[in-house]
Amino acid sequence: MRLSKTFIPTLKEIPSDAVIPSHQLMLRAGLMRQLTAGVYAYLPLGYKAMLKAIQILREEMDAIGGQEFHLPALNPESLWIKTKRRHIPNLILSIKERDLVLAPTHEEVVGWIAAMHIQSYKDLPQIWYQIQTKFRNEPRPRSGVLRGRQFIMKDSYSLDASWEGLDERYEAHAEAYRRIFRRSGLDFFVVGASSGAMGGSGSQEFMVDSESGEDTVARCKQCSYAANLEVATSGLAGIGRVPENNPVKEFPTPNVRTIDELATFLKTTDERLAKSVVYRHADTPLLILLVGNDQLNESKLSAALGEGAVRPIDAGELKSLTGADGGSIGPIGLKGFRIIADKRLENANGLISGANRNDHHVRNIDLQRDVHLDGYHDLRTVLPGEPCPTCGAPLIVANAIEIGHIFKLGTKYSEALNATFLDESGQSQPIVMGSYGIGVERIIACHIEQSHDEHGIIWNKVLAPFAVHIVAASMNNKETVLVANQTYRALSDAGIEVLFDDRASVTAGFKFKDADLLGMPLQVIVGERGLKEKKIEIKRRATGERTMVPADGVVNAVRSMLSE
RNA sequence: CGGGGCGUGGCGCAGCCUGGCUAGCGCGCUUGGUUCGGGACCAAGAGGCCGCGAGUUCGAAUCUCGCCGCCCCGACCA
Repeated sequence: MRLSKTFIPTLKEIPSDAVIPSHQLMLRAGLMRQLTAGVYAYLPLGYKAMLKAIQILREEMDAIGGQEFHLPALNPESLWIKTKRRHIPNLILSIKERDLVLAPTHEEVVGWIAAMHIQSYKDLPQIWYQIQTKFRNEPRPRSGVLRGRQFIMKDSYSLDASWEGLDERYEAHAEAYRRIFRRSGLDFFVVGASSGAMGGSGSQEFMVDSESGEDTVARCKQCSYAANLEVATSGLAGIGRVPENNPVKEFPTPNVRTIDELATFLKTTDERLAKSVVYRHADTPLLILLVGNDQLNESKLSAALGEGAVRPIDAGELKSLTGADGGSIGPIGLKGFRIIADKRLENANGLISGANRNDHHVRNIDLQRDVHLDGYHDLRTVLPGEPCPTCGAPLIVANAIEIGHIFKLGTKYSEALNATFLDESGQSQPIVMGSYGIGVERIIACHIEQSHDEHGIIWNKVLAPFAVHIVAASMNNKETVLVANQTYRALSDAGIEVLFDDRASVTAGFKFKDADLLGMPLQVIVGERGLKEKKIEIKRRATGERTMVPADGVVNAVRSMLSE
């Protein structure tokens, strides 16, 4: 492409709305423009990069037997009512004129097609995928393209006759995803994840380490343990039992509200202080006991409780149910509450907790003896430095960007949509489904986050919109123009994608700055300086290293540099 | 949804507190000329319902109220 005829609006200054590097550079390099919050227009250069990523996705999905679909973005609302997903908060955008919604994902449509046409176990397995625009009612779009209301997803769906089959498809996807991200040149890692409200039995996320990430993950420095903080566990031991076991006893604790205040008041560590957190689950009041200042992890809580909305109880409700305010609540003498406890409290005794009477606590609580517990669950949030559950080394906790997520969905959607097949014994069975997503824009943005400098983007050769950026230093010098044109033709004829800065209106310095900003892997610089010796300069964007090559040897030189 | 910030030619900003004459600067854009290897120079130009609406006032970019939009932090995140 000749830059003089190409629409690549570069920006010298940083747009004030952009905060993170990928967002700034995607705007400055003319890859995209924002239309409204969370919605971006991709300009030719940005779209070209996305097509590169999409090509990799296609190849790797096809390689595991995936078949590409093009599915409707407009869905009847009724389809989503069937799967009970119509009214999930912040999920679906709808249109005003019809009972249609904009699809945020496509389990429903896939299930609908499967219900219609998958009849026998002989029709299974299937892997169906699509690379399309999806919509989400995102409450707060942010970080450029990393979190939008409209985005392009590669989503695939596996259909199987058995859970074993699902495991196979799931593994095939996990492997394909590793290849995809490796080929894209991303430095990524895989974490165990929450399947959240998607339902299902297993889930992993593909993550890129980044301060700008919106997910938080715990990782072990020593071994391969890594998990989203929503599900991460640590090897922290339970607090166990103490020898003396006296009867429970209430005692006054004036003006003590928090665990820290209680610890100070009693001049003790917080180990044997049991914190009470009060929630409602499907309208049942729920008391959750945690060790000391351990932080309740709501994702774990939801997962432990299963179906039904979970929310913190409000102060008024609490007072009327218990007669006390938050900070004075405990398991002893509490009526009408379901009580669960964190695993670290398993069978513990000698505990101190609220007395359900303001300014009073109870000591010597023995969970075995004194409390009717509805079970122990892992409910606490892991903190940095805690021992890895696998090897014991300290865990680190850091932000990350989710670039892919794979789910074992099971039969939740097939049952809701009546997508069944007849098994070998003629029994009707729900199809066992999996779902696997990759954010296309995030591949691009993450690559830029990981590969840029103060001058601009540094594309790798896989995602780069063009492999080579020719700079004709001056368009007023006849020989420069001649050789630059010859070089452009020769590289193009060799099948190399070339962007040729043939603009006569800007100076050489301007072109160099633009070339660094756009960041193609190789810059081929044609100018009088080199041509005096019949030579052309090749600059590697990544290292800045410059090589002089004979004018007629450029194609070979470029080829060999690109094949490194 | 809570908290904070911002909205002024295409982009980045000043002016607003303390109301006043023709709304200013840098970049970009147009025309002409000179330049031509790290975002050139000179000259002449074009381009603004100062986010929208109401109000206060002789007079509003500036003060008041309402609304809209965008960004950041939080909540949320299938």
